[in-house]
Amino acid sequence: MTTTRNPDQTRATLLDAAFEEIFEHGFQGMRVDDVLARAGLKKGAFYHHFESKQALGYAVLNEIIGGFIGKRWTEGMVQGEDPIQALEDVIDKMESYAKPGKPFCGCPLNNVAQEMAPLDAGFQERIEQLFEGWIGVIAEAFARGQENGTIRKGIDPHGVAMFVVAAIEGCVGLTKASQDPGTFTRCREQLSGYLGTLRPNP
Amino acid sequence: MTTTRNPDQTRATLLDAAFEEIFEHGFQGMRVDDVLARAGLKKGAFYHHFESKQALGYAVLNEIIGGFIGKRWTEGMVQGEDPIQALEDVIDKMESYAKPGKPFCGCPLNNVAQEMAPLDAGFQERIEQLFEGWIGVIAEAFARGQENGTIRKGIDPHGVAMFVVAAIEGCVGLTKASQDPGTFTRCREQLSGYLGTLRPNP
DNA sequence: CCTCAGACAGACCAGTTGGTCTGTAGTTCC
DNA sequence: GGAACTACAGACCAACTGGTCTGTCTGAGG
Repeated sequence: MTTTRNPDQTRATLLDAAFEEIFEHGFQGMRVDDVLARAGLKKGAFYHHFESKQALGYAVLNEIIGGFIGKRWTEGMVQGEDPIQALEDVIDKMESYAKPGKPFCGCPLNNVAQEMAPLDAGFQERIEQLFEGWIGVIAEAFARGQENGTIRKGIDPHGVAMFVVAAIEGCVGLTKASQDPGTFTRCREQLSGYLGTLRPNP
Repeated sequence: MTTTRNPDQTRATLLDAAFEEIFEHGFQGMRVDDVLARAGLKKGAFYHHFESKQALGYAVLNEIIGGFIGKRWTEGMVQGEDPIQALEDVIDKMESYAKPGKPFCGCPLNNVAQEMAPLDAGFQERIEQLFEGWIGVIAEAFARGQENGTIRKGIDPHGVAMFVVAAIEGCVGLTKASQDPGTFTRCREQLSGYLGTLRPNP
């Protein structure tokens, strides 16, 4: 057989290529032609699967980025009894986001958020949902921690979860700004210190 | 006698217009024509004062953004004896960054940082310096606080200052993502809680 | 006054970009 | 096995974008 057709695979290839281009250059900086070149496809394929560049952006946000966040954080935060340990474990994995030899591009979700949230209501809506979901699973873990005694009773789980997400994104963002992995290590040390203050008083 | 010429003023007008456009659309999203329209000037003026779009971006970063950070934070952090109170005061002023009726665009420095740091070494270099300066004045304030008893001895001033900047940018970033000023209020509450942990143990 | 360099206006250009359109080869269904 | 539909290839286009260039007016210095 010649090259067997596989529309689902083609669409997935386009999404993956688009994700990488958006991750590196931002949504506005992403060029349709570059996505096509990376995917090894042509305009025909692109506009067969996606209505527009904007539609592709939405799809990347929903399917790739949303899927990743959902998988890593939703699964990660239900591990074990101790929410702080679960957080630390998931954050551990973030250290490997940097691709050797390439500039550190930060967090895909936050990148799109900071670029597009004020510019495009469609992006903003989905971004907000993704953050809320992310914060939600952490908040729930904190609430469970308050039950099993790993987290101090006095804190507001959702408020603290929001701040934790903000702090994580801040640390990643500073690392991206400095382009130095050491920045993340140093920031993360302080973040761990803060997380320690969430434990019950001895 | 007619419209008196004033090259310095013209340049400043261009910088201000460019700052606004970059603030709203990002550097890549900023269009030279839009800057000109906002400034009420033409191509001739632009390329007389600036070599390129990139050169304008550098100038905005150095002069407008760097100038603002330097003024607000360097001056703010030497006020009074208590660094935490000084921080709270400067953060208070940030609540007014939102322009009524317009989408909330976050922090100009962080916007450019997240967009351009991995893409352009010239931007990255200056961004890093601005962050380091910002972190520096906070770290120095913490160190003074350790002397005068307002800050706990055990902390690493520079490490904590870095985390504080990260946390602030994280809170602003989440607010931008949600496009809801209430997000900043809630995040900021937790940030204040964290800052409280930096005080000496009673 | 009279240069002459500086400070712009504004027409113009070449390359880029998102998007369209026609053609054609697989696929499926009967 | 032949419609009919799907999944692309790839040429093409109009709009946009950063940047250039020439001309003109201003104002400072001689």
